[in-house]
Amino acid sequence: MTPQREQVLKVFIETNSEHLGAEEVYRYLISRKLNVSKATVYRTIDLLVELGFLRRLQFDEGVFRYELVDKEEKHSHFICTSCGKIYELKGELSPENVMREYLQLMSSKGYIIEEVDLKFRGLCPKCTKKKKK
Amino acid sequence: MTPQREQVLKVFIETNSEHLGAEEVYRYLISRKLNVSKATVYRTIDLLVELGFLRRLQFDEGVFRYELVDKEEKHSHFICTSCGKIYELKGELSPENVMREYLQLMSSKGYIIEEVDLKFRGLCPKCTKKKKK
DNA sequence: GTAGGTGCAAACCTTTTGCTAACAG
DNA sequence: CTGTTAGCAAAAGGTTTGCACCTAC
Repeated sequence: MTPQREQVLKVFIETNSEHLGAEEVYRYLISRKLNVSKATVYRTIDLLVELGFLRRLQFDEGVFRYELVDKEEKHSHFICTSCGKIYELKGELSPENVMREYLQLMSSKGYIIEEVDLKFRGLCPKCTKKKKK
Repeated sequence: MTPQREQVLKVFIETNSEHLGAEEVYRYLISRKLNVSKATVYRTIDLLVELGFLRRLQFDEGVFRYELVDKEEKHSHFICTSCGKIYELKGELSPENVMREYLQLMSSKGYIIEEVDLKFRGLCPKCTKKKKK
């Protein structure tokens, strides 16, 4: 662990793991007068993904985004098509329970599932209310 | 509809909609001595997406892939981490049934779901068998 | 002194854009 | 003649790489 690597990891903690892209992390650090090179940010993020601190995501843009790996809770994402906010669906809204029996069917067919990746797109509660008015 | 546009659409039909990227479509056409420019391929694909003939996908690479829109069946994808093949989960294996009650919960919370995007990653039946040996 | 990490710039790959020429109605 | 489309090459993003330099043990 070097100062630069700590800085990069810190960004995700400070921003509450807001699904930042590498470029955004870089700009965030520069704007705080923390000198890092872009290359280091990219290399560090790759490293953090390999070490299991970060998870790589994609939301149908041309960018890779990253979030802190939350050891306890797997979650799915909901992307609002109106405001663009990305919600994390955890707890009550977690689809994992519902999926359990489905995953059993899959494995009985010979699929071994290592990773489930679920995304919803649509209107979030806030934007739904706005639209109703 | 111009000759070039037909050609592009044909590629997806001929290849059984094998989740090609734009670059691959271009190379496919060139290799068959069908002269198109890259720009036209990209523009045509965008057009076909807008017109609802193609669906844009991403599988956590740096590329956009496309598949023919199958009007009857929505489906999810299974990506084998061993052989790389992308399976389409339809019919019995479709997770849509299982998800129905979940989607109701979501809408009772005020989310309006326009699009469900589900991907699994793991070992497909073939590779599972190989590994067992 | 050796291994690993950094910074810079250049390269890279996929995708988009500007512009001119060709074409169709 | 007018609007649309194609081709080319250049530009634009995001990401990766090569290499020299620096640092820490």
